[in-house]
Amino acid sequence: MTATDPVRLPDRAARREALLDAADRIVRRDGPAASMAAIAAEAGITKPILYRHFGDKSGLYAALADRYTGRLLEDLQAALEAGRTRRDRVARAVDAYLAAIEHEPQVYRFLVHSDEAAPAQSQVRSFTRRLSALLAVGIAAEVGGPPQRAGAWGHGMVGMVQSAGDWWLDTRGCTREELVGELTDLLFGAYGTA
Amino acid sequence: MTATDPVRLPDRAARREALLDAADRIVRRDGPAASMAAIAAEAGITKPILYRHFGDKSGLYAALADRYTGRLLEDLQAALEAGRTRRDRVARAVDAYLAAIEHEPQVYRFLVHSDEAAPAQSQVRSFTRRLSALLAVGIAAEVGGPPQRAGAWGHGMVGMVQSAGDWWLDTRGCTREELVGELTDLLFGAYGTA
DNA sequence: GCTCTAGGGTTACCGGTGGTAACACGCATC
DNA sequence: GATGCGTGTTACCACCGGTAACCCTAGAGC
Repeated sequence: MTATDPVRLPDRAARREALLDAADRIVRRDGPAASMAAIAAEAGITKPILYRHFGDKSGLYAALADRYTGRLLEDLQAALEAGRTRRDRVARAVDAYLAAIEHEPQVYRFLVHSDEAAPAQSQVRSFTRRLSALLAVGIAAEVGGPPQRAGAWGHGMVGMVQSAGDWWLDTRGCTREELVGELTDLLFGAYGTA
Repeated sequence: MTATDPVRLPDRAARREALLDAADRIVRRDGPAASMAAIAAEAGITKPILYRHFGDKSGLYAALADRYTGRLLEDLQAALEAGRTRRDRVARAVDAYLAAIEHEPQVYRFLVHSDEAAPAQSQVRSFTRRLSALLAVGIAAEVGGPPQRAGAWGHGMVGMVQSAGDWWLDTRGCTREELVGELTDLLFGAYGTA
């Protein structure tokens, strides 16, 4: 048993990655409506082994979300470090987010618009929540203020960009650069002084 | 046939209202996961007559949403008309929204977080979209600017309040007044000058 | 009085979903 | 060679949205 672990465990991990690859393909094709049976079929196997690997649909979704969020969070992190001014950093981060949803809209819809209402307030927090919480920490370190300020602003900013991005994906009423400009303006008080 | 119309049509309308009452009760109890069978059972009838009245699940949802949004939109309208300054109007509107979701969280989750992904971009636009579009018209009339500005700002503002409200409902990390203050500050450029 | 139609209502079903139990093969170990 | 153990399968369950077919009562017309 213990002797086979070094051989079997990598196989299991590779298998898991292959299953996630299949799930990736199906999510890109079907969006958040991807079904377990379709993913299993794409992977060339049947449902029960999917469930053995991920336990639950939300388990598979969480594992897949970890893949995606990793990349996007790296981009956002890079954007936040690249800018010279605070405004520039915000604009770059907004643009990174919009670029991601523009290039992979199905993946984005999966991340943001998946039901995930199964476990009421479980540890499988949605991508939006995690991103918002992360941003809240950054805001707290940046501008200080009472703790509820960072929370409200973090979640508010993420919701703002996400909602506007949603609308933009549907209507394509302007270029990405224009939307980035408008949202950055809004975040920096243009509405109050318009 | 024609003679019975004046008698039967009001009955039909009353029936419809009674069905919506039942749907209302179930949505308050089960949230967005309310099933057609449960609603039919609550109304004391069976599924097919629900379908005869509303055609579709999204039809029932749309009819029910019209009820709720009517009240909320009235409150928002009143808030936008009551304030003296622009900032006061925004604060009142944000507070009206948060008050609504605070008092009827299940109804709110139904309105905002229902799947409604069935018809891709059908006429049954979600409550969020309608509210955002309405706000965009108001912003366009208020501050002018290019058309994409009103769209981006309207959808962005709604998403901001909605997302922050979501977070607030879950964590209750601060009072409603505090959240209104933080969000209003954010919308009026406090982040840029903090 | 009888018939006959039009609704409202029901049962019973369809396809599809997430999820699982029970069984069958292969392969390393004692 | 028997014994597990992991891998995979088939076949099923309960539930969902949605629908077809029937049923049964009330009223119109003769």
